[in-house]
Amino acid sequence: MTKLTRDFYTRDALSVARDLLGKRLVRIVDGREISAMIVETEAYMGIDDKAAHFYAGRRTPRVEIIYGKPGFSYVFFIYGMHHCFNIVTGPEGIPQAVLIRAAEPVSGLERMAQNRFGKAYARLEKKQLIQLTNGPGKLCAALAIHRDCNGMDLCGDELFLTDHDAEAFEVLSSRRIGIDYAEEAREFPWRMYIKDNRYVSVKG
DNA sequence: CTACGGATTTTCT
DNA sequence: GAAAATCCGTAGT
Repeated sequence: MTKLTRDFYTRDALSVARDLLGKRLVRIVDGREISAMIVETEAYMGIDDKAAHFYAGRRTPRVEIIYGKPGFSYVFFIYGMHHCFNIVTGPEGIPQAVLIRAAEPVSGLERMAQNRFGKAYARLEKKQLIQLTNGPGKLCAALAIHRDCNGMDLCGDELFLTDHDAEAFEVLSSRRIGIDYAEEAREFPWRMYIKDNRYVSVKG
């Protein structure tokens, strides 16, 4: 088990999105670990990407972190109630990021069940087991990733990623989700996911 | 199983 | 003032 270092994130978003599959996202809250294996990601590739918050070089306070060093977190609040967790990639000054869309629970299952549904893991319905972390807003809730996680260094100790020996898996790519306003960029196959994994939010 | 609409607040125009 | 990188419950097939 090794923590991913700055070098890992200092590459283009598409490469990082691909290589994040199978890695573990680890969150430490009150000294206790909650973790999940990443199974679905999306790359937001730069100022030419009409789906990106930093399209056309927009540089508002919200997206400022994305222009900084790679390996930091970008957490935004959306639709008045959900958070989405992203990882800043690419060299400093070049805005690129990877959205973490879905993951498979690994540890801290009790805490996840409480964070998502307010009840014990053993009492979850079958459906709810999958719904713990099968979407960007859901996994943020499960791992207690909120506004205060924005701008965190992922090479630190509260929120980070680790590499493990994983079973072999096949990677598929497809169009990104929820960006119908993005004209031609809607169709770019910049969503990466693990084939046949039950926690992937959208198949195909 | 799919389809649809409502929730709710930050962010930028 | 409008839109938003989502989720959930309800209704219909």
